[in-house]
Amino acid sequence: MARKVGRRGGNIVTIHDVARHVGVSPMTVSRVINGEKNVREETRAKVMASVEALNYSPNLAARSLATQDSARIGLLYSNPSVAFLSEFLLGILSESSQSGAQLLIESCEGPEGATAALEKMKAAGCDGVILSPPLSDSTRVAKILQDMKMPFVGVAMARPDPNVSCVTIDDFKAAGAMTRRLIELGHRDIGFIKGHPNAYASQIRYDGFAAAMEKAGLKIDPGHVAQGYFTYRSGFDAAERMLSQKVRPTAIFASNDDMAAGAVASAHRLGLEVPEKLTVVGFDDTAMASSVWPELTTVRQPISDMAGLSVRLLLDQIKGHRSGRPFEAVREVRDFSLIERQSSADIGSASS
Amino acid sequence: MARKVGRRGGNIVTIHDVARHVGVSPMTVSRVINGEKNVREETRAKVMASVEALNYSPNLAARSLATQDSARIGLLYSNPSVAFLSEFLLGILSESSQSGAQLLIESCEGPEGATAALEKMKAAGCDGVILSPPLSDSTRVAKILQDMKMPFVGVAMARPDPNVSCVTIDDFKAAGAMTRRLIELGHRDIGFIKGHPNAYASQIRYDGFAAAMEKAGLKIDPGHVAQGYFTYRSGFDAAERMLSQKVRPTAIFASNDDMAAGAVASAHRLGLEVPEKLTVVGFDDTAMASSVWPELTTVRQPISDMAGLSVRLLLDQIKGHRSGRPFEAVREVRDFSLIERQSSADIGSASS
DNA sequence: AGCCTGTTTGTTAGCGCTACCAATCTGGCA
DNA sequence: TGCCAGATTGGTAGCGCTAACAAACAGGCT
Repeated sequence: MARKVGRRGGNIVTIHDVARHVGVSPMTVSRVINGEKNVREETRAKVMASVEALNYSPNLAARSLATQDSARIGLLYSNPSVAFLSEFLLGILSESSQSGAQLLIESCEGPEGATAALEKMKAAGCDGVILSPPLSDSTRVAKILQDMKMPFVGVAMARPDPNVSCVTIDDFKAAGAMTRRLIELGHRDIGFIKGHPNAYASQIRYDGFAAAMEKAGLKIDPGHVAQGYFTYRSGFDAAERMLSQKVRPTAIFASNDDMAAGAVASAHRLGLEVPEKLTVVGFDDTAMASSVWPELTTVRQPISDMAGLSVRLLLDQIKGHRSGRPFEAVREVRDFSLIERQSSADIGSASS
Repeated sequence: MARKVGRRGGNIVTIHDVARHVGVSPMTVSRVINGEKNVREETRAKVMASVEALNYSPNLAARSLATQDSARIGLLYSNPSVAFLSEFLLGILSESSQSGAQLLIESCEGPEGATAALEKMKAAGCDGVILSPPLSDSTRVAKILQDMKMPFVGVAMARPDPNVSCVTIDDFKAAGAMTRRLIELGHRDIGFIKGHPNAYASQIRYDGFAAAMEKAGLKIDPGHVAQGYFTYRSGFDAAERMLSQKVRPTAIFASNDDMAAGAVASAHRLGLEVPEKLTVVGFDDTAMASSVWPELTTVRQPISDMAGLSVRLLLDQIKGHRSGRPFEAVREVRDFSLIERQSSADIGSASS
């Protein structure tokens, strides 16, 4: 029977076309594109050349069908800063579409609402779950997932848990580095706006700040430390209080960009120019940081990369889970970096 | 030969399991889950029941392999407001993962950078492209795609083009509705911050505003119309100028939320309480609108829905393209809505 | 009843890829 | 030279699903 000319109108290049073009079997081509060893270097090169020439790219549907490792992964998030979510999604998305994983997205209200969302994911046949902060730090959520025997990976986890795989930066070091930078700029009285109390990262970032201050022999004015909730409004309010006191800090370090933006707004309202009269710095380097004015000096967390990596870790873990390989938690620590923009300045130009 | 117990450890429910459970052929089950007609109601019900009972959910990889309509679609965006992008992505993502489409994301700097990005997509084997604003309005980008014979769909297109499929809201009506609402609140002198000149939507929104003003018999003070660029900073600057004049508007209508947020910041800096002394409203209802304080009154565009719909339209178009069906542009217009939050108030409480 | 049309169901084959095993080829060593 | 371990390649089957066709069944007509 004459082979159907493909039910699609097009002329899609398959692995067979490449094989024929090179003069080897499809299997060999498969090995090459999957980077397996035991292929002669010469053959590999020829195949590669043909892949290039024919502009072949593997059909992911067919691959995941064949390998049976197509996975459905769930992404659970709860009211993170939207800018954070956006970056996060980009990373998750691009990685999961590359690896042919199906994605299921659910949001919930804090750790309490997680149970229902996770049940739903389980029912939908999810093979694993990715947790965005602050869920990733919730022992409660972790417990639920462990009871379900559902593989999961936490992103931006601050609470080190030897039984949980995660991708993070070193929040302690990062906060310390930013603090040292502020000190270097001449600031002595530095205010701090803490993050949401249910996020462990909040605590760690404060600790990093406090440690750096102490090491520099500087005292932290208790009136210059405020509780925030990672929201713009909470940063605004915290700064409002802090800046209405008799003695004002010359710099404010907010635990995320949204709060820093709120603090800038508050400073403007009180007639304090940023950075001339007040330095304000944030954390995360989300889009918020570069969309307000002045643009924020902040700690960059490679959120998108971290999210992508978390997908890979999760898929790996799911594979292991299926094959019965004993679970082994992985902790990947990414590098942070300091991004200096216009919201910070040398104390020289400020007056307390 | 004993059938392998599935190469995966698990016990995944397949269409065969359902078929066996009901006592029909897999094909019938397939028909039911795809909502085809010509299945007896009774049979359909039984199948549905089993699908529920076994918690079956189809393997998308297998489906797209079989139907051959697995498509690779590209998403091209260029510096939109990040909040917009985030919502946009959510819609695209959830729809494309549901329909098993592969996604390729590229960004570019304005319409000029689009050529390279599109070439790259073409090389990567994309079957179609989704354009986010303001690219969707670029005749230049449209031309390139048409020359490539690449199907594409524009989202939030303001320029009506009978040859291009798109999903939009009626920007003219939306801007008019918000304007009327402001007038209803007693505002007579309303300032307007225009969007980026390269986005056609900017023009349309202004036209809608102007038309509503004229219809109400109100004059637009030319000094109260400013050019913006959809960025926070541009909104801030525009408001700064507008509010430093002798006669100030009692309300400012910004063409997007980022600029509205900038305007609020500027008002605060000048000591004008929002909304007591000045009403500020935005457009889009992105996350920015509810993350600043006071939260913004704005025009809601169902971005996520629109994005999802655009994926469906594109897949449809790709299918048609493959089967040689002549191209027919589709224009889907979604409903907008007015969201009243804390940044707008009755003129009663304001004084000009 | 016998024929025909339209509806409902089943059968077969194959989408593009890779796991698994069999076949072939290399080179080293006795 | 002959034999064997290891490296390299190929063949076969099947992942879960659905297009296309074939078969079985209903009901309306002469």
